[in-house]
Amino acid sequence: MTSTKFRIVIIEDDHTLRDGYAYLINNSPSSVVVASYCSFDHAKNNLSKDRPDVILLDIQLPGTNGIDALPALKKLLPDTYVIVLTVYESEKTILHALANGANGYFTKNNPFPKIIDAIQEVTQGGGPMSINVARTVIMSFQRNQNSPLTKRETEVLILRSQGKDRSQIAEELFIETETVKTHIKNIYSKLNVNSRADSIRVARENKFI
Amino acid sequence: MTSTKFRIVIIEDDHTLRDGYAYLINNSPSSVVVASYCSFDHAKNNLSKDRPDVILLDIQLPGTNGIDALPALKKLLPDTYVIVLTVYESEKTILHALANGANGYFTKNNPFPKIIDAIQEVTQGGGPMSINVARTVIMSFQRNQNSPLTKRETEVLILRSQGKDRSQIAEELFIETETVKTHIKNIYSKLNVNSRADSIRVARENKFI
DNA sequence: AAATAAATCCCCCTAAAAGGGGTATAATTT
DNA sequence: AAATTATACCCCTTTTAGGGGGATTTATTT
Repeated sequence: MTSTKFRIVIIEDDHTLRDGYAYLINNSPSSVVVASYCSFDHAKNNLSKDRPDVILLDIQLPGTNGIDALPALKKLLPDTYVIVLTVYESEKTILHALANGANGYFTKNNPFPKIIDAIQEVTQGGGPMSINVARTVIMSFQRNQNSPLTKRETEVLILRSQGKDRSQIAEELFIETETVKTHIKNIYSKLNVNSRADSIRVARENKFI
Repeated sequence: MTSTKFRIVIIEDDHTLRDGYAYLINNSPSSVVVASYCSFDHAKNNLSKDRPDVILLDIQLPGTNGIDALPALKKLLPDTYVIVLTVYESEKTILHALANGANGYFTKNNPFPKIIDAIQEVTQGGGPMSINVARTVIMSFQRNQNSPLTKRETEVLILRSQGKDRSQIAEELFIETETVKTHIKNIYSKLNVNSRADSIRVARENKFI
């Protein structure tokens, strides 16, 4: 009979980690490592014939890094799930990876055997994440409680960040365009900026909006 | 000696579920239910004396719903973790809850005993989520692959969504402002809109940006 | 009761931006 | 060969943005 094991490809430049994951996966009943590569550049020409169900991808790779490899992987193998395995846990890296198509994200300090569960989970359409990643992701949705902006100013700036102009904002908030203007002036003063783009940037960077 | 168990409050209008969770929690070694309420409106005046470490919150509640209760809860008890427990798994509801300060999010079809792990996890600063929620959250970061916009148009629209004007965009992309204008015209035409705000709205709704 | 903060509204001004209409060329990709 | 993409320019009018100024009302807090 044909094996129904999940086909796994590992792209990771650290030999020890690569062998560790491979050992674990090959000793699990549900998965088998069909190939390992030390960089995306080495992997890309073989992936089509490897036909992986799941790719374990490191971020810090020689040549093309994992973040940049993701869109290419997704284009090459649209139905393959990609789980990122990395030491990076900065919000920027995590969100970037997810935006680029990562289906799961684990930091390497995560208990090793969890990767087996993660493979199961991702093939069932889940989005496996380690605890600290989940925290980062959740925190990325949350606003800063110490915003200098008032409730109304925050509302105005959010509408502004949706590309709306003064009159559209005025209409939506049932106030005059002149009032909107005043709010904007106060926002600029509080954020120490003097343009729409800067106000949105500063507010986003600080999660005021 | 003083108990070090985590103090849990349940806000849930379904008696059966409430009792089920309470039973599980009270039989775990690490947590104890200090109070249960059938609505946020009933809960709010008692929460200060309940001093919960974790609140399990339903979304569909009589009176103030869970989404709206979240900011109020966070204001009242800034150091209390809130785990949302609900049948709602629409992207909108989930992201709304997270934006409003939820520290975890579980749908009720999740294995019941997982809530004990979730309480542990959230108190350790994690962001526990059920599989389908994690999937939704991860998907919320991902772009639609079927965008009608070209790469360049997408770039332009993203910069636009950052509040940048034509000249700022031109500078950033090393092209002329007139070229930016052409891209914008083509974007409008493809998205069938004729304003900045509408183009950003449509593109976001469809995850083109 | 007084002070502060927040939200509302109005005036002036100028430069820039937005949006709609065209057209055109070089490079890619199909 | 044909289509797509990215680039750039022209015309035009209306609107917006940002900087100045000042004022009123309503909450909230002290």
